Amino acid sequence: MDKQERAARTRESLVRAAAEVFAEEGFAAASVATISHRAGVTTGGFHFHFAGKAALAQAVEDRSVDAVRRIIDTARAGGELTADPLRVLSDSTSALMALLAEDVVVRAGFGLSADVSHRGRIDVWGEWRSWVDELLEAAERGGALAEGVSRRDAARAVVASTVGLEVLGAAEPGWAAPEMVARIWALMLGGQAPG
Amino acid sequence: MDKQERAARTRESLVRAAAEVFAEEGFAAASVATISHRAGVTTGGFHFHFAGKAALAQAVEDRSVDAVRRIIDTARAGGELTADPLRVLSDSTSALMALLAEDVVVRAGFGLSADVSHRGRIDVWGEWRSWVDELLEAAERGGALAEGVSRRDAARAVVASTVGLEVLGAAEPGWAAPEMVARIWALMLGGQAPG
Amino acid sequence: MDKQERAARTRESLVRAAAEVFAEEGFAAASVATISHRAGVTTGGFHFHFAGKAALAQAVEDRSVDAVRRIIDTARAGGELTADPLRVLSDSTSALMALLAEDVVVRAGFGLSADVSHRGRIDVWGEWRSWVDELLEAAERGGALAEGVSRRDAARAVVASTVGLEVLGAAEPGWAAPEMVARIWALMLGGQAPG
Amino acid sequence: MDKQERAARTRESLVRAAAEVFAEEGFAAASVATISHRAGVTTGGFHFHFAGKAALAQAVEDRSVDAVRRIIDTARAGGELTADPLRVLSDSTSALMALLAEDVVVRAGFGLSADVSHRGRIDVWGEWRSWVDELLEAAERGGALAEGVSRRDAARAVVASTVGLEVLGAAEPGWAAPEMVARIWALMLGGQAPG
DNA sequence: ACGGCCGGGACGCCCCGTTATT
DNA sequence: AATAACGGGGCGTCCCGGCCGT
Repeated sequence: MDKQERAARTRESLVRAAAEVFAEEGFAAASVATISHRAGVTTGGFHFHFAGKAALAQAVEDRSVDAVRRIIDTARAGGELTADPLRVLSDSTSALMALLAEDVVVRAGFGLSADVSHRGRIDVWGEWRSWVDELLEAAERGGALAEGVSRRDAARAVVASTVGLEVLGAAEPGWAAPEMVARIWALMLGGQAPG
Repeated sequence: MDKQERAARTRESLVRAAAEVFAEEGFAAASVATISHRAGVTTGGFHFHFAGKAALAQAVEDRSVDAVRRIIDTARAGGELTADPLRVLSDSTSALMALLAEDVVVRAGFGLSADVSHRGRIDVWGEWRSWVDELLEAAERGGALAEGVSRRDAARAVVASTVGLEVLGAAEPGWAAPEMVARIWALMLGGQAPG
Repeated sequence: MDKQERAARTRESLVRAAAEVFAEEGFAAASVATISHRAGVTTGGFHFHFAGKAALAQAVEDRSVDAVRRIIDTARAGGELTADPLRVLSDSTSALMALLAEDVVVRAGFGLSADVSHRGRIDVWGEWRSWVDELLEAAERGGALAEGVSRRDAARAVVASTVGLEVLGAAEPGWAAPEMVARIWALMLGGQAPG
Repeated sequence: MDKQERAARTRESLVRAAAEVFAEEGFAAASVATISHRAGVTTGGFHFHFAGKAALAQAVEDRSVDAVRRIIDTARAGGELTADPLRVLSDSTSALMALLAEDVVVRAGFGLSADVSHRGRIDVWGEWRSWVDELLEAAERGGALAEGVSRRDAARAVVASTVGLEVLGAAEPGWAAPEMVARIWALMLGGQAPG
């Protein structure tokens, strides 16, 4: 029991350290030595837990999709999905942005997903995109979309903006501030987005 | 004289090859061996023309800002800047997207500008952002912005979307298709964007 | 008691697995991870039984010399040693070859003994060589050697051939087939070697 | 011109150093660092000349087959091939043994060819074996073989002995001494082998 | 006693970006 | 501007020791 707990803690610090370094330098430039050192483990110890750098990145991405799914599930449980899909969109986007702001691991996962030097098994942004698609389809069905606004275009606009904010926020925090996102959404979806 | 012409051509193929590899793999993962080989030059030859990998990236970025400035200058020369700033914004965005689609060097320059594994002397996206700011300020002054729309928010939205489209387009071409961009702009700026 | 039996079995599978891997890849290239895995034990478990890789190799070699000594003892017990030493030589060589063909551990032991990447405490081939020397000395005393054949030369020829067959047989089984060996012996010892 | 000469010398010392280390420790245990150091080159320099450790081993083996072919060609040029094949066999074996004794590279090449931790593109021993086969076929046709001696058996005996001597000679020089080989051959081929 | 889990260092190989030399 | 070589890491992985469960 003790053993397992210690191992879990080691894994945890490894993932955390990896997220930090990936977020700061990108996948290719991040070195296993740097990550291991920051986690307080030798590279030998690192390799006991992960098969390699790619596996570590995978773990980071897995955490991110879990977080995204948790946001989605919470939103779905709220029950407003059919009643007011645009509000749900706005809320879950805010939740995502808040998560990106506070959790390095999630931030790194999304960064990895857009990093050309690394192709993961899982598409973190894809997960988010499906959710946005689903919400906007609901909005269209419910007549919540403005005149002449195609749901596909809206979905692309929302996703592209999110991606852009994440990328810009990586270099210059402040881009990804939640209230900024709210105002942008208001702009894009016709002003009915709440604070 | 001959010599100079040949040297210029070598530099040119080096920049082009570098742009391709940077676009495909990112700055850190791109190797000067790969780039040199693709340019038909040895790494020794490469170092005759550029001080190092960073200098090569710099050259790529320089080309990109030149391209952006050319777009801006053309737009300015059109004279519509005060009359219809939003139309100018839409037009120059389209021009940028078209350039991104057809010119690897420009695409790589923007990619580099958002690559955490490389900090350049020049901020390509920053150039673009200033231009958008300027246009939206003009629009605000001319009353072209919808009620309650802050020019800062609009600028951020526009820039973030552009960045997002570029990033997404790197992995999956189609995101950056011109007509798609046009429709997104229409959405964001209140429908008054022309085709 | 139970414990001890289990431990003996573990040791046994470790030695067997080691022999297989040593025979396939040689001492240096064989990894204790591979060996342990093949034996169904973790490397931690391995280290409980053996001090290190060298000790494991030693165990394999020890088994081999035991086998050789068993062959020698059997031959000695036959009583023909003085009567017909060349027949004894032929018989024990056949026995050795048969053992090499059927027992991985013995094969690995001899392989280890000729492996430059490993210097053991025991010289398996040396054991064999002494026996051959002894037999040929007896043959010389008994006048069984052909005219002008020095017993030393004959001994060297026999040992060298045996080594060669073992080495060649490692890559291409068939070299070490018993009947082939018999014919070679017939050639070398003047035709008086029996089938 | 100078450049190429220097490079050739570097390659040469690399091959020589590699041969020494391979002969002493075997392929798997030999480290590129050790080899490079002994050659007075950094590992970076090493990689300029060879793609990797395997390529280096290949170069060593290539030299060895060249040497073997040179021996064969010389023997063929002698013209005694049909007149007295067994004498040719004896002579070329002596030549091979002498070469093994004096040239580390050749010795290493043959060692590599029998090293289970390395599978080369070229079979050095195979080359030798073909030549022995050819000679003994000629001997059989010419009636030079003793009664009841199959050429195949004789060929195997010769090759196996050669291999054995080489292996034994690696650990304990003296096994491969030319005059010893001559006497062994005399034994095996019916006494007609000359000094 | 027996052995699994976790981790520590030390290299090994490869190769990368760069510098002299010609 | 090509050829030749240098150092410095990067990743993987290897061999091994402590500690904890059974």
